[in-house]
Amino acid sequence: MGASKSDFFSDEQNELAKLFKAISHPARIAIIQYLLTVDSCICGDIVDVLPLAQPTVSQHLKELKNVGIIKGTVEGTAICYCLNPEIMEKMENYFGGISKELKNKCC
Amino acid sequence: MGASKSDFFSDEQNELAKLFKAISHPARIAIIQYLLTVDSCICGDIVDVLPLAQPTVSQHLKELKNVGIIKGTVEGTAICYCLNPEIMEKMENYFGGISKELKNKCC
DNA sequence: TTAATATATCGTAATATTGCAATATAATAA
DNA sequence: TTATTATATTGCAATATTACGATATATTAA
Repeated sequence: MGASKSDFFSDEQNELAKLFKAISHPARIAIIQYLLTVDSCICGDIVDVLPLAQPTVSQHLKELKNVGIIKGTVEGTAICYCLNPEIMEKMENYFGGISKELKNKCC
Repeated sequence: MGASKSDFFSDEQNELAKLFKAISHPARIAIIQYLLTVDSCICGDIVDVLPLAQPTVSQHLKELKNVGIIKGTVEGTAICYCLNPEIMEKMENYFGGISKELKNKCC
């Protein structure tokens, strides 16, 4: 096999899993981090910041774009990428209060 | 290839990526969800709740255990699993404020 | 001890991911 | 037009993940 049996899980469970899968790679964490450090959308130079070849970075950006974590707009020859606050909030909300709730519970 | 070039990324980036990878599967989201709904640590029956065979569930539990998301203690013939609040908090903290910060920024 | 129960590990097949060289595309500049 | 620059896509090899049957281990019960 190798394919996860997503049919048997809820839409919510599959959606969350997809979002977390998108950020389950150090290069993609680094991309998000970089987009956070620069004050606005940034074009180009993401490739220069990462220790990966251009096609690989392009692929990682595509993965992030696919799940909506980043948005890209054409800006001349370059493409301007930035984070999508709504999706980041969705992941943030998943954790909202979980750890606090757990501390009053067990273990 | 297929192996991510983790040497070139920071410990923090690799650590976060590992944590998110651990929850990047619907079955593992479901396991966490189940551990949250029951009021205390629960032994056994996780297998009954999931649409997967016992060895597969055992493997998923192992992944979660490996990164510290769940802890398991032997309780007779069964093993009692529960969530680890500290690790959940670590992931929660990663998102802490990100979406809010982004809304005052761009896009 | 032996049987029953719960969980883990092994082995293996199917599929997915990662990475990059080569190449393609798209936009501007000359 | 042609050249340049920036990004995307293709094709492929290496590796990782997912899933499960078969089997092993470990604990309690009889």
